[in-house]
Amino acid sequence: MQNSRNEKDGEAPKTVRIVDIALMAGVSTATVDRVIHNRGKVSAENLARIQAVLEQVDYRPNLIARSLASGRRYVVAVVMPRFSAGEYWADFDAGIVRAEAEARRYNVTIRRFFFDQYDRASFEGLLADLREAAFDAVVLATLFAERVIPFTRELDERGIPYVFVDSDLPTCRRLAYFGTSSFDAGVVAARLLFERLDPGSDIVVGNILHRGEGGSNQCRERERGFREYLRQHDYRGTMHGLSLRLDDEAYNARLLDELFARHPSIGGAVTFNSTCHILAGYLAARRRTSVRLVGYDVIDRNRRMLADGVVTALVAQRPEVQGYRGVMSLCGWLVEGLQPAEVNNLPIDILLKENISYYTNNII
Amino acid sequence: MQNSRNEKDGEAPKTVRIVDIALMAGVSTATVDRVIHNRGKVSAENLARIQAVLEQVDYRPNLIARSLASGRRYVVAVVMPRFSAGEYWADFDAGIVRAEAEARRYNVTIRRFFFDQYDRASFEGLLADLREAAFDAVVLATLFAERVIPFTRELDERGIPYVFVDSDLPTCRRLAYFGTSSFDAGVVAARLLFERLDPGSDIVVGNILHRGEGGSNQCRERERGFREYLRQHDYRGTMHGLSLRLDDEAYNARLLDELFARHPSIGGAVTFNSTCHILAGYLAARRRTSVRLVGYDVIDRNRRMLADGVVTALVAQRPEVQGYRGVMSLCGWLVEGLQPAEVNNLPIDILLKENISYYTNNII
DNA sequence: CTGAAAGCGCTTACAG
DNA sequence: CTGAAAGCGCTTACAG
Repeated sequence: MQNSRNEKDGEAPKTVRIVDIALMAGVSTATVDRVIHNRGKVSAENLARIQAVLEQVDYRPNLIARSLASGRRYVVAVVMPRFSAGEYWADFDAGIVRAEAEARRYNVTIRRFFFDQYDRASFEGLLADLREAAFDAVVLATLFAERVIPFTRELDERGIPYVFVDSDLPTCRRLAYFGTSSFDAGVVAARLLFERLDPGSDIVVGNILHRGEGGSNQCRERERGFREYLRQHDYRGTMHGLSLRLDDEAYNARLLDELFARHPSIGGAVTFNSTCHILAGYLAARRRTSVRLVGYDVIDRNRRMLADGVVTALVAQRPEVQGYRGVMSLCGWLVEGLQPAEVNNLPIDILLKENISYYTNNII
Repeated sequence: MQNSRNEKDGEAPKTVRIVDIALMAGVSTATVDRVIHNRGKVSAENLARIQAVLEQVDYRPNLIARSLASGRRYVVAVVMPRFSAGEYWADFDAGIVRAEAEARRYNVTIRRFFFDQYDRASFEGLLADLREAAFDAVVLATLFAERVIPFTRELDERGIPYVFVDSDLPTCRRLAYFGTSSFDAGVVAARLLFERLDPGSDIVVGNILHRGEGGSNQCRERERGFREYLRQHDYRGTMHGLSLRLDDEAYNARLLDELFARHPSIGGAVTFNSTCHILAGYLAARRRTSVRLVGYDVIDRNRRMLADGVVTALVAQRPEVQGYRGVMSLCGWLVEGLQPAEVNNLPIDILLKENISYYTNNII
C-alpha cells in the first residue's frame, strides 16, 4: 500500500530459477525439475551436470510458484472428541480452523472425525469409519490409547503418516507429537496446590464417569506426576477419588457433602481433566473458601472460577497450538517433505487470578 | 508424497477465479482486477455489474498467484537493542528471524537497526540514520519512550506505518502493539513474591544504571503495578532501590552486602528487567536461601537460576512472539491491506522450577 | 531419456 | 475507460 519500492537498480536481485539452472546445464527446465524431485528418467550425464550446477548455486525453489503450478490436493483427517462451545476441545478446534485457512493455500483440506470422549465404543465405531475414508494424513487425539495403538499399525501398513496430540504414545511410529508432558503437568499442579497447604491435609480428586473402562491416558499420567511430587514432599494426607457426573449438580453435591462430612481435614482439591469448574461450583455454593483447588485448562467456566478466586490455579496446555501445529506439520510433510521434530513438548502454562485475563490468542 | 488424491470427480472444486467473475460480468479480467483493488478508471456501469457479481460469489483471491504475479517488494525496518547471545533481545530476534523467512515468500525483506538499550544517545543517533533510510514500515521497540513519541510524528508525516513492541505508547498512531501489559506484569510479580512472604519484610529492587536519564518505560510501568499490588495487600515493609552494574560483580556484592547488613529484615528481591540473575548470583554466593527472588524473562542465566531454586519465579512476555507478530502484522498490512488488532496484549507467563524446562518454542 | 508448450490465478504495462 | 497479451516460477502431460 505505502511507498512501494522495487528493488533498486543497484545490485541485481539474483534469485536463481529453474530456467537459470537449465541454461547453465544446457538442458530444458523439465529435466532440471526431474532431478530436483528425483523423478528419475534422466541420463547419467545430464544428472551429473545438473547436480554440479545445483551445488554451486544454492537453489531455493519458489514455493509459491510450485504450489500454484502443481495444483496437487491433499486431505488431512483430524480425529478428535465432539465438543460444544466453551469446552476444552473447542479451543483445540480453534487451532484447526486457523490451520485450515492456511492449509488451503497449499491445496490441503481438513476433514474432521468426531467421537465421544466419555464413551469408548464411539471411538471404536469411528475407527471403522476411518478404515473406509480417503485421506492422506491424520491428526489423532490419543484419549483411548489402547485403541489408538493397534489402529496406528493399520496406518503404518497403508503408508499414511499420523501425528498425535493430547498425550504421547512413544511406542508408535508417529511422525510427531504435539502436547505437554502429562506427567510434569501433574507435578506442576501438585506444586501449585501445595504452595500454602499443610502436608497433612486430605485432598479430593474429581473424576468424570466413563463408559467403557479406562479413562484417558493423559489423566492417568498427570495423576502419576501429581503423586510423585507429593511423595517427594512428605505428603502425609489421604487422596479421596470421587466419580462425578458432568450434568448432575445435585448428585455431585450429595457425594461431596458426604465426603467433606467424613473428612473435615480436606484442604485441597484437584481434577486431572478440564472439569474443575464442577468442584469449584460446589465449593463456591458451600462457601468452603479455605479449600485450595487446582485444575486444568482455560475453558470459560474454569476461567471465571479462577477470576473469582474460587480456583487457586489452572494448568494449561495450549490446545490451539496443538491443533494448529498438528495440522501444519502434516501440511509441511505432504507438500514440501519437511520432517517435523518428533516430540514437541509444549509449555505447561500456569494461570493465576492475576494473569488469567491475558491468556488468549495462543496460536501465534 | 503419499496417496496424492485429486479432488474426486464428484462435487466440483468450485473455486471462483477472476476470469470467472469477468465472464459473469461480461468484462475482461483487467477490469475486474481494477475493481477488486479500487484502482478506479472503471465505468459506473461496469463497476456496478462487477460489484454485483462479487457480492454473490464470495470471491477469495488466490494469494499465491497474486504474490507470484505482482512481484512487488517491501522493506520492513526493525528498530531494536543490540544484543549478545543469551540476552533478552536475542529471543526477540529469534522471532524476527522466523518472520523473515516467512516474509520472503511475500517479497518482504527485513532490515534491522540497532541501538544500545542502556544509552539514550545511541538511540538518538539511530533516529538520525532512520531519517535517511528507505523502508516501507517499521517495528519499533519503545524503550526510550520520550524519543519514540516525537519520531512517530515524523513517520506519520511520511505516511509510514509502524507497530510497537516491548511496551505500548497509546498516544501514538501505531498500527498495532504487541507485548504484555507492563502494569499487570508488575502485579503478577508481586503476587508471586508474596505467596509466602511476610507483609512486613523489606524488599530489594535491583536496577541497571543507564546513560542519559530515564530508564525504560516498561520497567517503570511494571514497578507501578508491583507497588499497587503491595498497597492493596497491606504491605508494611520498605522497598530498597539499588543501582547495579551489568558486569561488575564485586561492585554489586559490596552494595548488596552493605544493604543486607543495614536491613536484616529483607525477605524478598525483585528486578523489573531481565537481569535478576545478578541478584540471584549474589544470593547463591552468600547462601541467602531464605530470600525470595522474582524477576523477568527466560534468558539462559535466569533459567538456570530458576532451575537451581535460587530464583523463585520468573515472569515472561514471549519476546519471540512479539518479534514475529510485529513483522508479520506489517507484512499483512503492506501486502494484503489487512488491518491488525490495535492492542495485542500477550499472555503474561509464569515460570517456576517445575515448568521451566518446557518453556521454549513459543512462536507457534 | 528429453524438451516444447500449456497452464496454475493473478497483475501489469501497453495500445487503443 | 477497456481488453488482449505477456509474464511471475514452477509442474505436467505429451510427443518424440
